[in-house]
Amino acid sequence: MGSQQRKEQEKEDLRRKVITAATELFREESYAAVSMRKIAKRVEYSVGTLYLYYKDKDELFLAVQSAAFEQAFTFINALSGKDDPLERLQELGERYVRFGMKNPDLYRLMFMMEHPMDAMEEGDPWHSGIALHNLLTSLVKECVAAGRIVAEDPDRLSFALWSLVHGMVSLRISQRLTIYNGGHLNCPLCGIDTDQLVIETNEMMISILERQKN
Amino acid sequence: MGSQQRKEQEKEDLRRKVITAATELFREESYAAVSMRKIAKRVEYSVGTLYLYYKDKDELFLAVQSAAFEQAFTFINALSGKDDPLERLQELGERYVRFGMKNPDLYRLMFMMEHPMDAMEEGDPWHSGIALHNLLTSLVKECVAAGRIVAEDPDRLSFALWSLVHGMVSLRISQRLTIYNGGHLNCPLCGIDTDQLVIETNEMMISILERQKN
DNA sequence: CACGCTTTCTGAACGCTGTTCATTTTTACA
DNA sequence: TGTAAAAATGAACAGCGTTCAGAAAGCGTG
Repeated sequence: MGSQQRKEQEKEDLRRKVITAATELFREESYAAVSMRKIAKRVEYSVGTLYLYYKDKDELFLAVQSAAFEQAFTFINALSGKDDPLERLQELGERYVRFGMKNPDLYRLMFMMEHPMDAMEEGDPWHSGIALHNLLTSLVKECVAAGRIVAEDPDRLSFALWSLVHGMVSLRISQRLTIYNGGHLNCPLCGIDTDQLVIETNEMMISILERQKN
Repeated sequence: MGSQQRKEQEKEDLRRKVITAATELFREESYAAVSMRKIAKRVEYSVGTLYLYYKDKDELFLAVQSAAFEQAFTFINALSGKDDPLERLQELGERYVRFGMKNPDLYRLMFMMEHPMDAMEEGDPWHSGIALHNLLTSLVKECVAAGRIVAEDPDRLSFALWSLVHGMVSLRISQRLTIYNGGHLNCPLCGIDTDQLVIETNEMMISILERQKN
């Protein structure tokens, strides 16, 4: 019957509105500042209603995470059509770190907060995250196939590269790279713009892989 | 006068007791579960008293962070006296990731939470953290000097290695490596013990550096 | 010892959080 | 139009970080 259908549609609408509102709040304010009450106020429902659509905050945040992964995938996947797979690999890393540093609080939600993970039972929310991972591994394997790099274990190398870019982004986001700007340290990197450091270090690691011959 | 001295001593005692209690709580419960009230209860003072010794929670957590850095430095610095600096570099990475994975909530506090960083004005709390960083860079430079690796920019390489191990630990701690165990992915790494993956990937990266010739 | 002054400590109170649930409002169909 | 079902509400609860008026303790002096 039609009314049934319409109700389903309305339910889906609200779910989408909630995710959109939460995502906006993540961008406007910090992760810590996003509360159930603020989300409810923005979608103009009472806070109790949110609990009719999501079991708890973790489940809601997991849905936001899922949407964030889609955005990240769209942004990162927009690679130029360069012939050289190694150049595309470098580009992939660069787009990854750029996304993270432009959307620090979404990145926190995706990769750094522990709580939303408890709510995940089936891999669905990570669908686009998995797609990102596959993008990386297949690109690494393409580089190996093309003879641009050597890798005994391309899957482990992919994990290492993910860890590298994630490590740089998360240290940057968590303000830990301020040690390079506070006068505590005495090294050539001091005073450098940390965003630039992250991007350059990605390039450096690619060229290390390139120069590796067995 | 002596009483003045004794009072200073008592103040210092309480400060130490607070840090110890908070550190214990971090080990026993999760980061999120450590509250000012719980710390106060454990040191048998009222919650208001804590605010006579620390401006706010951030400042208290910064002191805990500082103590955690000392512990980390002591643990990680206990390297075997192997002759080969590259072996010691691999060992350094391994001890780093082991410390992080054994003390996940302290590690969160040290490297992943953003708030305590706001309270830091002078680099003092990061003293042992800086020492760790120096340990890494000097070891990398020793490897270069010994001809075990080549590195155009040892400081950037040090940053990359830090990012790599931090990236692996933080992904592990935040449960993001469960994608390798949930059947979402289809790759040779699936089903692997993630702690082992982290340690082996550290070894792999060292051997990549070793094999790199220009 | 007693007094007053200073330092230390307390815990109720405030506004926030996530979450629940009895109550009310809205919807849908006979 | 009436009524049963579905949806939405918001006060209430416990816990959070933080504050602050008042209680308690410490201490030098008369």
